[in-house]
Amino acid sequence: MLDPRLFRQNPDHVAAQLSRRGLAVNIGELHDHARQVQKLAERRAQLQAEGKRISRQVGGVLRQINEKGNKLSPELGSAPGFHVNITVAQGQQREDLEDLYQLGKSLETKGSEIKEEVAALEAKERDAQSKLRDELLRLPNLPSPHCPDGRDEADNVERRRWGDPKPAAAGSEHWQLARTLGLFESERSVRIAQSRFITLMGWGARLERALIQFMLDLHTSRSYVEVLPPSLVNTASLTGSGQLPKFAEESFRCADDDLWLSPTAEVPLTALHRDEILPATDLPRRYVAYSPCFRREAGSYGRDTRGLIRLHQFNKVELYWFCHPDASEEAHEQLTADAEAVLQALELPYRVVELCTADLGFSACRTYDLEVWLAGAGVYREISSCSTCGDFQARRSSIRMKEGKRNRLLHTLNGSGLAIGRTMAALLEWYQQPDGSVAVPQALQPYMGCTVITPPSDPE
RNA sequence: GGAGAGGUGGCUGAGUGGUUGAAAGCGGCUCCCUGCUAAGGAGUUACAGGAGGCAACUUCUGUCGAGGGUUCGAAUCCCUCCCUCUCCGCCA
Repeated sequence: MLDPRLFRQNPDHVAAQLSRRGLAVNIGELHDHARQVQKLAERRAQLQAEGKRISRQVGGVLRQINEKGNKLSPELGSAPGFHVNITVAQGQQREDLEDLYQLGKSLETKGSEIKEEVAALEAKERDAQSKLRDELLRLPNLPSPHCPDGRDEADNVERRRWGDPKPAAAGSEHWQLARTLGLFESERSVRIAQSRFITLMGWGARLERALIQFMLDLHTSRSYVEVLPPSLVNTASLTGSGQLPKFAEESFRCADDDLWLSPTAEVPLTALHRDEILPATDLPRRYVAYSPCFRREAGSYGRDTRGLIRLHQFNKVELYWFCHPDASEEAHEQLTADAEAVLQALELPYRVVELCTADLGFSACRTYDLEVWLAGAGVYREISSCSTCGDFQARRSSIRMKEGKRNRLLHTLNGSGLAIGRTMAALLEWYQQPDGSVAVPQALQPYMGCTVITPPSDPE
């Protein structure tokens, strides 16, 4: 979420930055709404202060009446409210008591009036506040000043390459290799669930597990804390990281509960510290989480229908940082390097592409995509997306840090480290051999317990 | 799922309608003392948010698990919910 203050104080800046993303918003309206909320809150607080003063005065008057009444007639002194029997008093004393009684009564009346007024203002304020929030929750993050401007993905900028991409000699794509090697069941998975689900078998299942464990081990050895979060998350969690309210059609929802299948570990990891204030000395907090990810992939009919590239359910190892706002730029570079380390360890060629403003995800202000070389298909394919979200998710989720006496929103960053299925695809295509087998890269051999994946001796 | 107990400040723990944002103790911080010395003394110390100021800060609001209600006024009374603990049931 963007800072409501920005809309009050510098609406033109917001409009200009959003237009870099190719977004035209009615900034004047938002500016007015933000100011209105502010004004209502101010007036409400003033009135509340007056109400508070008055009820204290009532207390004071009551005490006086009780003291005086008590002197005249001890058994009346502790009478509740103003119902003192002032007839026991005479002359001046009686007048004094009558005056006090009237004063108390009028204060009570005034208090009631203020109470009603406050209630009315509160209702207005709540209404305006939630409207503003609804509007703000649908606006994407502002792009970083470093983010290259662009109109579409063609304007993304290649930053660097690692390794030497070359077409595979045998030239099979991963789904072809998987078929000969018996790594997964395509048709039978439709029977179990539907299309875009996969059932890994034999060495395929083993390889998936090996990759997950290899990546977790690599990252934890680089001082990430391992997390295994819930796969079902509530609406607040999805809103906090930016998937809701705008992208509801992208996630699977449980019909009878306020729960959704998590589309990425980024969601539960953001929610891990929701409504918390972390000591600045604790930052950065770096987490690595394995999780299955569930996505509806609405609007991608017909694309990547074969193999492991685009599935409703896939596995991913995710890197996540909570960091000091002044340190997030370096953190972004480090996080990206940590994701790259996986590809380097597996000796898979890749390139780093920086997304332009038009291609930036909703919550991100700057993103590096890692694209791994698919030797069989002969293309680079996104395998990781490393983003810094600035304070965008932190504001949505209310995650702050305490530095000295001040509380500040911290920054969050996330990146795949890596998507398991796509890693397997790249690995199969890169390490395929003319005889149809696939060599296991050295780093993975301890996890696989073999050096080469060969077709089953007795294929079905 | 059933029964019971409980949720108060960094911690322990008082507090059943009126300057109570909250006693006391512990802890923290500041200063003093340094022949009462594995100490002693004085003072200070909740949190969050808004507005204003370059800032030290000022000011307002909210907060005693959460949300409603009663009242001029609620930690305190009423309702709903959540969480924790114990026991029973069920279960991987």
